[in-house]
Amino acid sequence: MRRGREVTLRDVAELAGVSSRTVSNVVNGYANVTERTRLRVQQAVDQLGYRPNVLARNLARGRSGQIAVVVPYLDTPYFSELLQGIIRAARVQGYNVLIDQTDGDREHERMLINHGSSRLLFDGVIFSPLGLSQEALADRDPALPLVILGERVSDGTFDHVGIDDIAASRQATEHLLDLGRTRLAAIGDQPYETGEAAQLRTRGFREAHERRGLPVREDLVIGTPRFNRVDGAGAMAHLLDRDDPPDAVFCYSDLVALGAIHTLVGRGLRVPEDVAVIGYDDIEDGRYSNPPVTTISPDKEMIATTAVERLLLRIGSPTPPPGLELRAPHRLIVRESTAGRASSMIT
Amino acid sequence: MRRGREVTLRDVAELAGVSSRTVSNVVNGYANVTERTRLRVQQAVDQLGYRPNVLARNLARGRSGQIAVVVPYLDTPYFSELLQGIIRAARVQGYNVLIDQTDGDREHERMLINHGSSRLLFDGVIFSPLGLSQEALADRDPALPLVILGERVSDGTFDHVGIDDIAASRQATEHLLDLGRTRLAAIGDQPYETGEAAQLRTRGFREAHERRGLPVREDLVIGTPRFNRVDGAGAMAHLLDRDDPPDAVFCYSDLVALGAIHTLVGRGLRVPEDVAVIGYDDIEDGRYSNPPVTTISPDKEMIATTAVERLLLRIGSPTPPPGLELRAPHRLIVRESTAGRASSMIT
DNA sequence: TTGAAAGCGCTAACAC
DNA sequence: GTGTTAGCGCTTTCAA
Repeated sequence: MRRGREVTLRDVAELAGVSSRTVSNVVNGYANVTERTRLRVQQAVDQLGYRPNVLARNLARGRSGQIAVVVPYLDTPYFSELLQGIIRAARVQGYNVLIDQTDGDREHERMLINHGSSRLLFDGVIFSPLGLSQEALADRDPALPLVILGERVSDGTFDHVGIDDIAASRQATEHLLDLGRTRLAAIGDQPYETGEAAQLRTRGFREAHERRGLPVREDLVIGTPRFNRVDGAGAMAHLLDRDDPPDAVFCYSDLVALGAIHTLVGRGLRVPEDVAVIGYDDIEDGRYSNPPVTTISPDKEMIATTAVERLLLRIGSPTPPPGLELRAPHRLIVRESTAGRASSMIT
Repeated sequence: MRRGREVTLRDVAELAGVSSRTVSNVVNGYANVTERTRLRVQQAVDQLGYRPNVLARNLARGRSGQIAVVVPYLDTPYFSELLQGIIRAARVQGYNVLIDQTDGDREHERMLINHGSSRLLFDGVIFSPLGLSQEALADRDPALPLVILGERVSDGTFDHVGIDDIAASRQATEHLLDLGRTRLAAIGDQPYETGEAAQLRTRGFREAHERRGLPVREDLVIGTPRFNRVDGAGAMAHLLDRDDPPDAVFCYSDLVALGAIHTLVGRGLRVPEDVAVIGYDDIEDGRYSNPPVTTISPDKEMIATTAVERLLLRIGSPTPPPGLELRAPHRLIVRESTAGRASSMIT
């Protein structure tokens, strides 16, 4: 991609009659430069239309000026909404964002985090792991600045940004209970190693029951491999085939909720009259579905900016700062899927 | 980001007892290297755990190994679905993908395409313009390899990948007409400079009417600023307030259709009995909505791979290849929003 | 087939 | 403050 000959730092230096060192200083706003020379250099820069070569700069600096964001699925609305915020926040700081999708592939996730093949392509990574175990996380390249999104717990070597999933899930469940529902189902449990996110929600679900002194209907806690529409639709169908179907469902994502509602309506049941449905994530889809979905809304903007902020801090630090647990706020947004028509409101 | 000392090409050369040139040849699979030296070098590489420094390589080669993909909105399902395909296709070719979101901002789009500030950050760009005029496109940095997605027409200096929007829209409209509907509305027209995408759809809508010798109900052709749910919901409400509301609606995106359906159901109307609704894009949401949305399905995988393929070809060519018009296939997928329950099928 | 060496364009010690 | 200069790690021309 050499188009013609690019204007280099040296060209500018020559024209301005100074050394390249000085030009570099001016361009980067470094050090002390006399106002007069600064001006002369600036003039030369403008005249020549000089633009620094990012590649060369990065090579010399030993950094790439890019951060990677790794998510399991790009087309999951929750992630794409989050990504927007991250890109914005990073750009403000002069960083570019490389986006990667793992499809939840364990091997791919491990590779990324070991920083192997793409060494120096990014200076740090914001990671939303899916298939990655806590151990794999632990024996990663320790020099790679890392911020984890979602439900992992920090081991002190990275930052973790998320909401309080247990509290949020408890709150969602209590909302259902407050409606007078008695047969609550939960869709989305993942009772295995990599299902920590799901397990926290299940725990909140249980805690809500405990607080009310109510038993959890264990047979109504349904597992799903992913948190998407298909899974939600399937699980709901499964639930409806029981003798004693639920009158309310806590779905571990809005997509799951959308899938569940799809099945309910398809079977001629009314939401929320026959079955109340609550979701999680507050994605845009849920606001315009029929009926609109009651949900737990994490503060995505806050999650995005916090993650970027912490990562850049990590990248900039010669000695790694301690790994923090950072909690973004969330709130319950009540819509028609639990409250019925005309009673939409925000709590 | 200097962590310890990295293994360099020279280290390998030293250990293998050859020059760095030879190591480079082996690593890149270049030129003729004796099987014996190749083996010796490979051994040294493995032993030292050498990994090439991408930054240095790119600087020397004068390219970045990255392509940029620019879309108006990341959280639009159509784009995020497309992006997945692009990322995959690029990775296969050893390219990384930089994603940028313009929010449809004209200035931002122009800046990107002029390649100014980010020179050498990416070697080419796949661009889905929104606010950019044909002229702005024309006076861009001519050296920047470019592939345009969507509805622009190539002026011969870039490639354009898309589906035949007129034909697709005509087909969608004819489907509605075939259902025996007589009062067809269209939601999504954008009768101004940057609304070329929308205008093609409107044209297809008209052509379908013409072919049947039917008049277009001009008052039922509604404009919307964007192609999203809110717009669809609003436009639909507007239509229903007419004296003579439509009995079928052609929506210029699935999101618009989802919004329209939301309004319809909210007003107690049945889809498709009272009003049939057809969308465009075939996003996943439309498959699990209530009712599932009949739609025009562009071959996204094909669009993605074609775009990447053409762009890399452009990047690799010393002399720019002629700008091509590339048409990906599309098909009509009939679901309940037009065909009614139980009559889902694919055409 | 392989080696020596000159860049790629910028940064940053080190010296003045 | 500013200049000199040695890299950053790799590619690649030119010779051998």
